Amino acid sequence: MDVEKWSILKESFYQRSDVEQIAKELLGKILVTNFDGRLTAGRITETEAYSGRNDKACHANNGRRTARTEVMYRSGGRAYIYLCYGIHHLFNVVTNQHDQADAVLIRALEPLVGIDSMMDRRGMTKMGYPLTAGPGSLSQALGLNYNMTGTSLLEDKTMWVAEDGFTIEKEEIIKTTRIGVGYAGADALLLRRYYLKNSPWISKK
DNA sequence: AATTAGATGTTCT
DNA sequence: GAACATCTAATTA
Repeated sequence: MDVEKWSILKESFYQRSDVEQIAKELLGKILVTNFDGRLTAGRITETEAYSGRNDKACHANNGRRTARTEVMYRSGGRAYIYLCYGIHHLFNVVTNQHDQADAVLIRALEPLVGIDSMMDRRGMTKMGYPLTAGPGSLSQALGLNYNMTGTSLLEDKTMWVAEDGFTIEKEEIIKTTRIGVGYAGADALLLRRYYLKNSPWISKK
């Protein structure tokens, strides 16, 4: 892995208005974190798109503003990390322009760099898919915590997304329903989850 | 192999 | 006080 050759994604990537397109394009990109001297990175294999408009599954649906969702209204290129079920820290990328509350949840990735650190953080002694397959798992492996919500992804300091020229064919992308959003009624049926067909590093069985 | 249940704590009603 | 963008271990079959 030649970390030096990766290039960080810029504002122009995040601040577009089509969150479904961005979620799709994030597949194959690399999520990198660097906390207290431990560099960890993984290739994104599964994402979900959440839109601030007409999507009941989104925390910021139709202008819903709370202390928690405020980050989603900021301009694209920041992290939205929140605590789920009191245990898991779920990592999202905020997209779109200021006041357009869209985000992409990163659900799974294939570990590339710092696997020993990831296993250490997860308390695992044996390598296996549970390391980073699933939104709560990958956040723990990369050391992401909900108190880091709002952090900019536009500087390569603590957390960012990079690309290395790896490409994904259209046929490799499965598009289906999102996980755990039954409370959203009809919007639970929207096809806004994307994952790589041939990757074992995905959240479902 | 498949399903269930417990853990855990912030957020919002 | 209920709900919650989950994970794991234990239980059932």
